[in-house]
Amino acid sequence: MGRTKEFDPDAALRAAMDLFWRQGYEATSMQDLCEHLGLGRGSVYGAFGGKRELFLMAVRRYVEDSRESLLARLSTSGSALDAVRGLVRDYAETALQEAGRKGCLLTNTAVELPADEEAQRHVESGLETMEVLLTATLMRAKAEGELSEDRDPVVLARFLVTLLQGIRVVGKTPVRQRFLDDTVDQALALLA
Amino acid sequence: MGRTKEFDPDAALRAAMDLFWRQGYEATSMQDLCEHLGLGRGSVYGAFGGKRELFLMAVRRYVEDSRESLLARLSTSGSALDAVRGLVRDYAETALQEAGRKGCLLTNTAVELPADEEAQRHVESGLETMEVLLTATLMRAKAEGELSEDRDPVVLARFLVTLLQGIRVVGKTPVRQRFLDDTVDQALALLA
DNA sequence: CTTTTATTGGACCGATCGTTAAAGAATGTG
DNA sequence: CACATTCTTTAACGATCGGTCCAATAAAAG
Repeated sequence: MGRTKEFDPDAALRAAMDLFWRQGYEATSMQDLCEHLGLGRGSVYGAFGGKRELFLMAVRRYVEDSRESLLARLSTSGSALDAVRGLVRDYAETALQEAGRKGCLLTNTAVELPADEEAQRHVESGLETMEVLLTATLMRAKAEGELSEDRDPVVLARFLVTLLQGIRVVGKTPVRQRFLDDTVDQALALLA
Repeated sequence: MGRTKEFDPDAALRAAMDLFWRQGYEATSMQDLCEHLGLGRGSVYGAFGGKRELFLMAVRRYVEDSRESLLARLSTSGSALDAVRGLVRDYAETALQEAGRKGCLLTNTAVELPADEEAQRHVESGLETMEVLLTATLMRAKAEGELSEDRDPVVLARFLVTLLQGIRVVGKTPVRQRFLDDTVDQALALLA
């Protein structure tokens, strides 16, 4: 019953995610969002509730997307340790390109909205996902003898998550070109 | 000639720095600032120009303050490597306390205003300062035989700056308690 | 068909944004 | 003293903020 939606809520959410990702929460207005989604205000409020609700849904969607892409990247048939190495390198490489300015939506949210408990729960969920997937991959590396017996995959995974956050920050600054290659070199030294 | 200022511009700038640090740029209004500084709007605009100008001055001040405090911390008479280790530990420890929510003004600015070239120049200046001071200290450690000959102080310094940015990000999230100790452990393993 | 329900686009709301203007108060100069 | 200059205070500006309301529209239900 009732009139059918003329837009794809899923695509709209992804577009909103992109805009929040690029501009941040405070710097993105409902007018920005409506124009970028190609929707009237009524449609946006009707489908998503309001700015904050839309933002939270966008972050949640980001966490889910990230989990999928990370899972795919780490589930290689080859060397587990190489997969982790590749991930670190890709983070730095992405940061060096134009996408570096966007950074990571989790990083951005952690920094911009530290007092928003709901937003931080989503950030927590995203970082934990990274921790879990990295830990599993490092355990696989250890089982295959790529990582020495005395290394703790959990400790290493948490370290890597923190470092990746740093890479996303530095990737937004003018020092990125100078810093990130060296950062990756040192990090890879820890993955041997 | 003319009426004398009734407030200390230096103290006011520091108060503004605190507020921007805690709340971010967009989330801090001129009204917030006026109340927090105990000044009328006219005084603030007369002394600092406007919101953006005040913010940029605050960031510059932060860079200067950081340089002084970092220099003092690394200029120990004892072990150079211990000084660096203590710095990393202190970063994590600070992040675990209430101050962790504020994070680092450079980190916050890098993330929130990546498109503001002037702000990013100040961030660049701050990160370069960290790089230089850390490099010098690591060179001292190398000269004193605390660091093996094949280690590059510059590479290591840049890695540490990136990692410290990551610590400031993670320190703003609910995972801080679980992640930061392990992060520090791994980082210290690289300083041996 | 009519009725009901839901979506749409845009006018509109009060609140707040950063900024400016102007009048009064305090200081230095002649 | 008068005068020029600077700072303080406050009212007010236009613009924009997030959010609401509503008439028009479209589709499902009877």
